[in-house]
Amino acid sequence: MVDSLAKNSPLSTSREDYLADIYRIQAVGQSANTGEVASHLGVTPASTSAMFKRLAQEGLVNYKSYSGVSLTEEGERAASHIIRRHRVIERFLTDILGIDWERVDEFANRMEHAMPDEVLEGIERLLGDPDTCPHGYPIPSEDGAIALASGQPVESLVAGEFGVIRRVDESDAQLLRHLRERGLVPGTALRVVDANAIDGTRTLQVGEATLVIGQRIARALFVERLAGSDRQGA
Amino acid sequence: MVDSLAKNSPLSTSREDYLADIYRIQAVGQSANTGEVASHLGVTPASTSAMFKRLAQEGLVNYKSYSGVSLTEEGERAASHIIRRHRVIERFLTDILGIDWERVDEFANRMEHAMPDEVLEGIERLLGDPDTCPHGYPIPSEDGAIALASGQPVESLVAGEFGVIRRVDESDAQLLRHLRERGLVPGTALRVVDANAIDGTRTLQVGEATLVIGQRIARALFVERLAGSDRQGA
DNA sequence: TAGATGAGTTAGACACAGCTAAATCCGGTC
DNA sequence: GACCGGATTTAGCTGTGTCTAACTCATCTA
Repeated sequence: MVDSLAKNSPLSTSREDYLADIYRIQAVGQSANTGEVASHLGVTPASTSAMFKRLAQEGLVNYKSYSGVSLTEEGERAASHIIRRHRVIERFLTDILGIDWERVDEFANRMEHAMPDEVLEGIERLLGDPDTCPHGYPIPSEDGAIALASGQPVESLVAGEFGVIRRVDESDAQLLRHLRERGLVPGTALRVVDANAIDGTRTLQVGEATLVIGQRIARALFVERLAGSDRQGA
Repeated sequence: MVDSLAKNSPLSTSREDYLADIYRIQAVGQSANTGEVASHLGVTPASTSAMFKRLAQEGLVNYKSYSGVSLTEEGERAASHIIRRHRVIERFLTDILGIDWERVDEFANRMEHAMPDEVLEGIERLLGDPDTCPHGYPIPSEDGAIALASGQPVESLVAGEFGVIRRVDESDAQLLRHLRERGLVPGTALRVVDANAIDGTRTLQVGEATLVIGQRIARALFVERLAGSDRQGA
């Protein structure tokens, strides 16, 4: 409220980082508390607490001591703008420059704060207004509207079911590399050949190949389930 | 010297701005003194003086009180890297995104600090390793080598001479816009039809069009003089 | 219900990079 | 050789965002 008059002044890089992280946490239904945000951003809880207070004072988050924060309408607008920049940049880096998808998050984190709107618009035009980032997460539109993150974890499929990968967990570069090397990327169709109830491994048919994945990956791959289930092998 | 061990840590945004400005000043043979740098960067002389001291302490410039600075070898390496980023980004913005050339300097100033090397390389590949920025200034190679800024001012041509624009002064967006709107961009051929000794105006033949320019523009357009002079009109 | 525990906050400090105001230096003039 | 004016430097301060260390709160357990 204090400087609602100075609303047009750009947010600091730090503020943008905090808001984007709070947005992402909220998007998966978690509570944006001090420790969570601090560990994502690689700062101490003390710093996070201080920033929460600043953001609250500026009307960007609702903050009650010891209870975490939630984005205000204004905060959400700002955050979705940053997420949008981030995801469009990721697309640009993979689709136009051919950079591996496990590296683009880091690069986008550096570039997203310095990208003028006009440049972002140019890049979007170049890309043909993409709907998602390379990992399958939806890109908010300019007015902040955003599609639901699509898909359900492969973990929830039973043997015989078909699915198409729509999204993968993007929080770990190692994991992303692993998935890419195995062709487990959005758009890929797969069939769950077998789900081992004992150790949680699953056997997938992906094109010609058969692969066995553990629980970690089964939770990181989000698929759209396809109608035709096929139980003849069970 | 102090932290020559920490050489790999990235330079701060501010340091990059100062180094790049010193580089540009040196490139035109001027002396990089406090006032000059301060006015280019929009900071006070006091701030500049403080930064000169820091840069000197880090071995990036030679600094003697009251005598301005010059880049050390290490400082020049860092500066040319930034200039390179700046000019490649400008090319990208004009050639790929179609942004007007009078706006790209400002955008590149914001983006140049946040551009990872891998991304820059990707962009260069996309552009086909351009030699110059959109305004005609040479892009340093990765090892810091840089071509001479080409061309001589139209002011130095006499009536009847032919030239091809190779470079234009890029320091003023208004001027750049003006030049663009008249087609006075690198690659354009022109002939000096007349040079008025009294008021310094010149009449140019550019394609089908004839235009009259004043001294300001005659000094901002750098051309490569072409052999065949044509005095039949004089 | 009273601790214990761990998460969250406050207090106090630091680095960075800017500012203003005051002092100082340098080069040119008389 | 003294002096003047403008450029430069110094001194001291501010705001941002971080840190560590110490304290406080909320909650879970006994």
